[in-house]
Amino acid sequence: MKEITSQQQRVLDCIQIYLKKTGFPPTRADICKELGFKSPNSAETHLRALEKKGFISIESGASRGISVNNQSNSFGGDEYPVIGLVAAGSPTLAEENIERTINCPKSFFESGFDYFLKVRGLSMKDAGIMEDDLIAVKKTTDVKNGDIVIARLDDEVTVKFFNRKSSNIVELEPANEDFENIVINLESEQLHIEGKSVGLLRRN
Amino acid sequence: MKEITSQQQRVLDCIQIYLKKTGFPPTRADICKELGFKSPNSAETHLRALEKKGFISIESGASRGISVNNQSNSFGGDEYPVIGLVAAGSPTLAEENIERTINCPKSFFESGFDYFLKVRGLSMKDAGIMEDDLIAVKKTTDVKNGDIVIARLDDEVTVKFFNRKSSNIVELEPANEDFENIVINLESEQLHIEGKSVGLLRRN
DNA sequence: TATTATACTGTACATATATTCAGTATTTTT
DNA sequence: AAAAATACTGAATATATGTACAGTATAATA
Repeated sequence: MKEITSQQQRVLDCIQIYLKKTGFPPTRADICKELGFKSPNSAETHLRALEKKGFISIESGASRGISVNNQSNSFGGDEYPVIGLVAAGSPTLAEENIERTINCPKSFFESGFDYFLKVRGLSMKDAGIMEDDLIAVKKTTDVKNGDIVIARLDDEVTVKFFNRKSSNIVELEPANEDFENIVINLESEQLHIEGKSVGLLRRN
Repeated sequence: MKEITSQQQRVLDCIQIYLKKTGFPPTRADICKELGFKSPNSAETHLRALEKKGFISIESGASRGISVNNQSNSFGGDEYPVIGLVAAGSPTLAEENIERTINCPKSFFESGFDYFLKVRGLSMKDAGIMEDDLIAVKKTTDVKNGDIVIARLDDEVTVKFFNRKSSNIVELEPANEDFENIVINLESEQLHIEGKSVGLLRRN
């Protein structure tokens, strides 16, 4: 795989974005439109260069006959944001909180999920949740006792076991004896359930 | 999503197989060729029916402008086998050992991997590896001290920390105080390194 | 210094392709 | 029993699209 030039990279990116958006590859004209070229031959020559260097394959004669040769294909699934568990503030999907995105199928975790939350601290270590692990979070307020929930108290976000003791007493239980239960009286304190954990991803 | 007929299913399958094989959708003529129709209108009417029922979208006027509307898309990545960690026997990729497969991109774990290993027992619990977790295993014998390795002693397969003490002494260390280190003298015992852990997947 | 690769515009054209229209026949739904 | 959906063949056509040809210009390589 030879070196790619910056313009060729733009064309390659354009193809991949187009593919993700529409489900099929662009025509020469589409590429021109996206990148501002005025002649279809501009796209053509870039495509031939990309083919020569092994980045794509072109089926001769076929319209939209472009296929991207990336083994490490990041397409076919969806991009899910990775959100850092900051000490204060809700794990919103605002751009400034998104560390990066991970591509994986929507159905990767059985019940579906909305984002990854990067874990800080070891308060859930006995549940096998370690620092820097990525928890797959499904946004929901429908949680049962024993669920691992992402909860917000004031502006503090934590990951804990959920345990409703009575109609207005909820306990958030860590999985680490060095930490203590958080008891919340719903009458006097506000508890926001951001979602619950439906899975975990760790990359060594 | 209305009910699909068997012929429509054949057409839908044809589109997906074609997409996986070539990287772009088929034309009406391609579908006819694959399924033995003699008129492009046969494909056309099936496509319109599939569109009406919500299985696909068709970009009007665009050649090959078909996109498949499956959320739980199993295409675009690769199928990786999930192998049960049986007490005896090597975790081979023989069919009888494959519990199921998981679709995810090749590059999902940074250095690439070869299969998932389903964990039995809690010998690595302090490393955040719990029962039924799926370890992403990269087949390699190139392991360093501190790596989590999949090792085989006789016919016993275990997951442990790797620690080479000297040129012919290797220790396999659990991450659970209830378990003890396994010390292996390479001169008298055989140790097979099947691979190492490059990640972990847990589904609640 | 000559050559090749890169990076375009602009025109032209054969053909690949979507799509419509005209039929036929069977099955399902109303 | 009528209407609609399914499941095709076959022909025709407008247009979407790949691709070749003719230029221009700059940067990298031999």
